[in-house]
Amino acid sequence: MVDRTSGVPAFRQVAADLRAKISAGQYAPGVRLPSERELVDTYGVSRPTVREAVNLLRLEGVVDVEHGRGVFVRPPSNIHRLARSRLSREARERNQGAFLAEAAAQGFTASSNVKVRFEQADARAAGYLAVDPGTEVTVRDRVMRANGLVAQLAVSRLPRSITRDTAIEKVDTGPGGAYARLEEAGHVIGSFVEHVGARMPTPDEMTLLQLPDGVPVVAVTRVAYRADGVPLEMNDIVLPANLYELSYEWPAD
Amino acid sequence: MVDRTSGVPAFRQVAADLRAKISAGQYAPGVRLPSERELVDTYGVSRPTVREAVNLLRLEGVVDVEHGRGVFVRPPSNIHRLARSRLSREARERNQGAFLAEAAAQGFTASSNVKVRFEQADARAAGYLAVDPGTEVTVRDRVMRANGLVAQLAVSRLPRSITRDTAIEKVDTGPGGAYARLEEAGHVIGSFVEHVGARMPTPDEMTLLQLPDGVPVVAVTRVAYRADGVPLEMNDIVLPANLYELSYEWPAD
DNA sequence: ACTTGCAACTGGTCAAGACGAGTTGATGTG
DNA sequence: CACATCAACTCGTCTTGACCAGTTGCAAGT
Repeated sequence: MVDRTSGVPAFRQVAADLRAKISAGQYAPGVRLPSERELVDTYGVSRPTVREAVNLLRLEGVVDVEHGRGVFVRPPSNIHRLARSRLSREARERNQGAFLAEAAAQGFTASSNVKVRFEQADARAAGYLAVDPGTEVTVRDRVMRANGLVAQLAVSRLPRSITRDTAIEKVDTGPGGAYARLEEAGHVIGSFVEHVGARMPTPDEMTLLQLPDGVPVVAVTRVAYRADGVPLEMNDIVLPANLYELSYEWPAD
Repeated sequence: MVDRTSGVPAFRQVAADLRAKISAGQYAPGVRLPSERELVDTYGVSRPTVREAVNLLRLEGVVDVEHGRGVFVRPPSNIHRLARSRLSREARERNQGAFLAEAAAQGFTASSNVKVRFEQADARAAGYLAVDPGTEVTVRDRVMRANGLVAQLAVSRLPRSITRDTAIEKVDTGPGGAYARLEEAGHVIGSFVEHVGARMPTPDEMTLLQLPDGVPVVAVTRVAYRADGVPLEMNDIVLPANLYELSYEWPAD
């Protein structure tokens, strides 16, 4: 039952009660909650109110709602760690690229769809690549799958002046991936910088990544620099936050 | 007007239309959208339907809803970059700690509230600190403010065996912060590891950090290791994702 | 000129009811 | 026994209607 005099909205009281029962283990992960109509009876509120409460929990990522089946406590998901070592030269030379390297290390099958196109750099890309806006850039748009499920999105941009006449402008960049082709062309990579943020997914990303409700994405912008400081590539990577965590290590100099 | 035959729910059509108009600049940042009751007329749907559409945009972080005033297009927020250099020895020796160092660099006034307590390590803490579960740990719970607003939460844990008889168990750790005290006690820091993820905030975090709707938090777990590999400290940091972005740089070895 | 207070706006909450659509299991039929 | 069907559940969507609670500006009073 809800307290009508407390000033706290009824749907929040219902949500708080359910949340408490879930975190107390009264509703275990995977278990079905009482149906909306049952909750209507137990709390003495209308169905829209119950639905609003359930919706809160859904957006918090606490429960999954399945049409025709019921509302289920979401089991905690396994988080994969992506380590910075995925970009060591050693790893780059061994195989086809960062994502496939990681996949092999974690023991799942990976595939990726690549589309290549050419664009004029917008302000943001121009800033990262240290070129004038409007400069032609090669864009590699990748959808990466692990065990068949879409796991990551990545959009990589390089000044076309660097990629011309290299396999980077092809869908298949060959052994070692794009970074290997860069180094063959005399652009030896000196350092990487990654900018890591998080945000809610766009509707497109939600469907592409098959994201459950209430799951943000980790947005990484990686920039590869030549030893002399010239930026070679920027890469916008989007990861589902419920599946991935990034790890960085550095000496305490 | 909405298309009743398309199969797409009315509230999604309304949301999509508003979203399109916002991103097209038809509704500029800071501008008030038509009121819910006006939208009812323009789209020919009921008010709950309009509200559900607006709610979608709110959760996507596209608009801010203010009771009694209206619905406003959320202006893009300035993102602060936190660079890994905030932990260089140089910076550590200059002042009172990582957060205050960053604040000074960016030119805003910072303050922080610290509470110190002692706990028994749970499984997670024990894992990171390489101690047995139940081992006594010193917990430093910090709320950090920038220009008066809560900007970060940080909970730091160290094995008590390391902090005993040091200022780390005091609220004020003195010049250079906790890391300086560690090094004075002979625990020279060898490396840092940061694990970066994202999730939706808990209700507590939402109020503490004054988070708008639809803004995730970046959750960082930083572990400081002694040169011989012994973990000295783990630090759980929570940042609002609409305000911060983390930057990491490393040589391409 | 200033203040008070009252509309008239804004969104916030809730009810009751209707119908659509997916899922499941029991039931009846071959 | 195997299978198709249907009924009874589940959540999804949407409407009409009501009242509460902040905010704001204007008008009446001081």
